[in-house]
Amino acid sequence: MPRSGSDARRRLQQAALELFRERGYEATTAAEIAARAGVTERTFFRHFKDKREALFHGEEDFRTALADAVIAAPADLDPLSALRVSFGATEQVLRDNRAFSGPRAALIDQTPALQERMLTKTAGLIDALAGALRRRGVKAGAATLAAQMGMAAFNHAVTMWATDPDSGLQENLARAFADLRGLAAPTPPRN
Amino acid sequence: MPRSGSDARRRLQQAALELFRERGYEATTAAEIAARAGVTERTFFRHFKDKREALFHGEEDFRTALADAVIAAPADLDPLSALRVSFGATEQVLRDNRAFSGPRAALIDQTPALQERMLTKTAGLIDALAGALRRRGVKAGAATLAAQMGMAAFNHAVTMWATDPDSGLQENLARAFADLRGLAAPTPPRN
DNA sequence: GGCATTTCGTCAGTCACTGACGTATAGACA
DNA sequence: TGTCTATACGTCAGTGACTGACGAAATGCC
Repeated sequence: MPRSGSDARRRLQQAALELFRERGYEATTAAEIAARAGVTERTFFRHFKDKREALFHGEEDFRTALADAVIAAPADLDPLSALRVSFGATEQVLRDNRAFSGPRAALIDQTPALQERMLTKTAGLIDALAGALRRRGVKAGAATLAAQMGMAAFNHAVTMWATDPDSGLQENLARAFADLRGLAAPTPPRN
Repeated sequence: MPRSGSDARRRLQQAALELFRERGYEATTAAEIAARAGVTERTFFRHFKDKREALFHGEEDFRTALADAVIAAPADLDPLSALRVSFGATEQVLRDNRAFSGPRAALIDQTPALQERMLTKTAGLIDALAGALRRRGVKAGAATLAAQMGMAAFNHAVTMWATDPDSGLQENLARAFADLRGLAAPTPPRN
């Protein structure tokens, strides 16, 4: 097979992150990103479906890896526990990407258009998790519900983790799922 | 105050929904919507921040109404129960809007760009619910977590409701929150 | 009947994104 | 080593979303 192509993509991603941070997302054009990466605007849109996607790439890998982990989790685990151990298995990946995902997260926080895209990526992840749970025999409705609950707990855990970077993901996941279970079984354990 | 203006907006919303259903979202231009509504493209963008917003308007009312209901809920209710009764109070509004929101939902289902916007609207709703819970004394982290859980249960309830339109929202909410509590307190009630 | 406020039309412009077509490069195969 | 082919890339032209500036028309108040 010819021409690598994938290193042009990497240059484009790098250039996009830099320019977005320097001038802001709205103020930088796709042509500028392409120029810094040494290619044409047309090439930019051949690699990324739209301007936002330059910052969201490789998330599919994370999604499928997570879904596979859920499918491979011990069969005797209840849905939320299966999700929890799968989230826990991603700690190393998350740690390795901190240098890239840190600045990226800060950028997304102050850019509505990027937040919107982030939400659809998260929704896709939830879908994949729900599908994986269904493969474990969980009924459709319960699978979607559990996937959403798990993602909420995961986000909660990552938020607490960011507050105290010296801690581990595992302990924050434990706390997050405990919080979730505490909320679900409050004043009267049974109605 | 001069010129009504708000009826032009209504005509634009109606025209947008019609054209999107006739030709699809991507295939209809903002100029076409404006033409059917008897105004100019420029006027369209004065009423709506972008093309998608023509279908998402009035959601802010729903959001503040829901947040107010959460704040006004009995003080002795735990967070999830407060959310549940607030959701239950919206049944009449949802029923009244069925004629409009039904076709709209079908349209959104087959239009990725509209799904994306829907997700940000839902995220805004979750934020508002979390804020309302904080006013009830719930700590920040638990409030966002509970709001996400509540929204997941609400979506679950509405899905079941759509499956069986003759049923009531209340019973589906009861079932949805029961499902949620069941998932959160599964095999071992305590870790 | 003036006057202020708000909506709307017109015009011109930027930028995200796409299709068509031609070119260059890297590997497969003779 | 010289074709052959698949793939990445450049160029060009075009559509459509969205915005700023300016002027005109409509509405309510005095």
